[in-house]
Order: sequence, then C-alpha cells, then structure tokens
Amino acid sequence: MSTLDELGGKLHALSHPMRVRIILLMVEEQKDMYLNEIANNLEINRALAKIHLKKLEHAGIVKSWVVLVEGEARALRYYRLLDFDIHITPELLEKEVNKIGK
Amino acid sequence: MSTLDELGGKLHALSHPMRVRIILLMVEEQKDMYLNEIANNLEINRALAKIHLKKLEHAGIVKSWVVLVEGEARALRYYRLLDFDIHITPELLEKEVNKIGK
DNA sequence: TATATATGTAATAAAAATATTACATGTAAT
DNA sequence: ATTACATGTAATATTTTTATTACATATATA
Repeated sequence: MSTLDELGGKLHALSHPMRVRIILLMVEEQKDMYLNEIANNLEINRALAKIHLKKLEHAGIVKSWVVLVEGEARALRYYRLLDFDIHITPELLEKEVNKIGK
Repeated sequence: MSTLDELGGKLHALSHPMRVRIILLMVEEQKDMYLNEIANNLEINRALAKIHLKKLEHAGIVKSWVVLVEGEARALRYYRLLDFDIHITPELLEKEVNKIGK
C-alpha cells in the first residue's frame, strides 16, 4: 500500500463529522474508551458507533482490543486514539507521488 | 462557517482518488487548465470532471472563471489550483474546537 | 451547411456510505 | 429465572455520492 493510499484512507476517515466527534471525544477524555462508553457519550446507536470506529481503525487512527474484566460480567472492547500528523499541501502531495509513482 | 467545517469540507474534497488525480495533474502542469483539457488529460467524461471540480471549488481548493477567447470559437472555463496547507493532529483538532465551540 | 471544439444543464443509473433494527452470546447480581 | 450490561453479526433501509447519457447553445473553419 502506497503512502498516498494511506493518506487517502486517513483523509476519508477524517472527513465524516461523526468520526470527528469520536476523535474529539477521545482527545478530551484523555483515556481509552470502550464501545458502549463512546456510543453513550455521543448518544448514538452502538452499531453505528462501531461502523465508524471500524473505519477509523482501518485508517490507523485508532486501535482496539478486548478486555475481559475479572469479577465482572462484561468483556469490553477498548479503543485508543493513535497519534497522527497529517500535513498536506500541493507540493507535499506531488512529492509523495514522485516517491513511488502513484 | 466555522474553521472546523471548512477543514471538514477540504478533507472531504481531498478524500476521493479522482479529485486527488485532478490536483496532481494541476500541480504537475503548473498552469491554469480549462475543463476539457483536464477531462481529456485524465481520460474521463467531461461531465464527471466538472462534478469533481465543482466539489473542489466549493471546498476552496480550486477557483474557476470563464475566458472568451477572441478570434476563437470557444469560451473556456479555466481552473486554477489554490494554495492550501492542511495540518491535522489530535491536538490541533481540539484547539480548533475550543476556539469556537464546535 | 456540416464539422470541430467548447460550454452548460438535467435526468437517470449505479455504487458506496450511512444508519437502523433485530437477533445472538455471555456472566454477575438480584 | 430475570435483569443489567457488554459484546458480536447480519439484514435491511435510507441517503449520498459517483458516473453516465442526452440534449441544448455558440462560433470559427472547411
């Protein structure tokens, strides 16, 4: 996968308001959060939250894992916001292309 | 319109491969280009090129104007790539929000 | 006049993204 | 056994985006 494709994936992931809300929530909370926690916070359907989180994960914006809490009835899927630093100008785009040739 | 919305618009505009191809073409050619010129270069339908260019224009990535060429049978709609500089990190996103409050 | 080249719009079709709903599993506590 | 709370998936519906096609205008040149 070329860097340009990766970049495209991140841009696409970041281009939906709901996904931006998810990211902002996680930036503000400053902690790992589990699926229902995120859905409840944003007052949205859990299945919908999952769809968006899956996209963010595919794009490398978040990562997730399951935690089986001892003594509790719940298995939680936690999400963590990964660090990203996206910088785009016409020139930088061209440089990316010239590296690999699209 | 908040800066965050503007940013979202730009991200959305940049998140489609065809629009990235258009931008790259214009970066490489280093000149204003008219509609058919762009469509022919990318070997795509003119109407399709226009749809994508319209999105780029709405997002402030390109601007366009019509030129009536004297002594020629054609009116050309020229497009010019505008300069943009998009920088996104979790922290910068949060700063944007705190400026205005979403 | 027919051709070539450019523009514009509108209608439609096709594909992709988004959102909702429903049903399933599992376990601690009441 | 029922409730509460968490997970997962699949099916469907809705909306948006993308792509194609068709028709219209205009003018210089052959």
